[in-house]
Amino acid sequence: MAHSLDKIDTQILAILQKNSNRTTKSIAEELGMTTSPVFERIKKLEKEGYIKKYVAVLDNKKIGIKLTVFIGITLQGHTRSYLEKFVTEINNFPEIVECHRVSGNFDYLLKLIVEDIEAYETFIISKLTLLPYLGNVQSLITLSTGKETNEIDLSRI
Amino acid sequence: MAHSLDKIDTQILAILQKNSNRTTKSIAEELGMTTSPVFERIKKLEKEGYIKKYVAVLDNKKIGIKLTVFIGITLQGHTRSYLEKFVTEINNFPEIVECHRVSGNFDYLLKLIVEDIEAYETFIISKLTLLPYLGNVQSLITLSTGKETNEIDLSRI
DNA sequence: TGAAATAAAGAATAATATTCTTCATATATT
DNA sequence: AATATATGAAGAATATTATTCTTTATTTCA
Repeated sequence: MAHSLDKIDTQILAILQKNSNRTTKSIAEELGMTTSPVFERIKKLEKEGYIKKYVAVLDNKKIGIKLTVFIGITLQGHTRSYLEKFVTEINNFPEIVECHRVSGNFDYLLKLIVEDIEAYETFIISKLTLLPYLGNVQSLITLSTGKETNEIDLSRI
Repeated sequence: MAHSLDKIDTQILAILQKNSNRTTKSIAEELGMTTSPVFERIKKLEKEGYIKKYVAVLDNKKIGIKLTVFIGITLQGHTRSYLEKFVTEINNFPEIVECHRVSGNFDYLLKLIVEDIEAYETFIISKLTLLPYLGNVQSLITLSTGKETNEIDLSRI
């Protein structure tokens, strides 16, 4: 059967989701262990899929990608094939970084990141509105972002 | 003055935001260079803040954090101190992974990640609704997620 | 044209990851 | 209870990789 995570595992995950450049030695010291068991645990967490990947987090604004927009969308047709087609199309747009099917006032909530308002308008006109079965579309333009992280709270697992 | 990014820099960033565990050697080979200039460029990108950090991306569901909720919020008071206080409070909740001030039908859009619906209800009752000046609150419960990434499109920079 | 700065290469070194063997502890089985 | 089996950690040895340093070519600018 599958093993659940023990305290040490969640501590390692908590450390690595904050900073994956930590050496096994420094993690081991923090946990009062030697490097080999820490190393083996990390490899296990990777192999079993608890850790999906390691990535560099970029400063979007500094790079010139300054605008984040959330877009709530309803579709006119709700058959399975419509939904699948829509999701497939959406996932192919590099501007879209998130696509969630939701319950509530919309069918989908998208998160989009682009250079500026012009690029956003271009996306809407030349990509989004060309999708079939599109119903209501409501945009929330981000003015400022107070918090934006991937870190999940492992303290009570 | 500040340097802008050349083609090689953006290629390096594109590689590292996909997989930050790549060795400088493998990146250098892909770009047809040797390790030292690649290494120096990476250090420069880190030092100048284009790369903010390196993190492990975890599989939330596997760890037992299965529910993502987006919450649109309006506040009753719009003075500067209200907003700042609200943002500060929100940022201290570990369940909240994103907090954006937006224009449109809401003042703020929050992204929340918790174990399950019960944990969500607990959050609403014991944390969110205790905040002062809270106006309208609308939740979008995520049913499924088609795409969820941090990768920004560097192809046309 | 010449001097200074920039970027790359290649070699040398230091640090770290990774593997392997051994030991201790816990768990299960009879 | 006694023995076998599995699990996890330690420590040393090795392989890889990161990092530094020196040299050279190329570009930039006065």
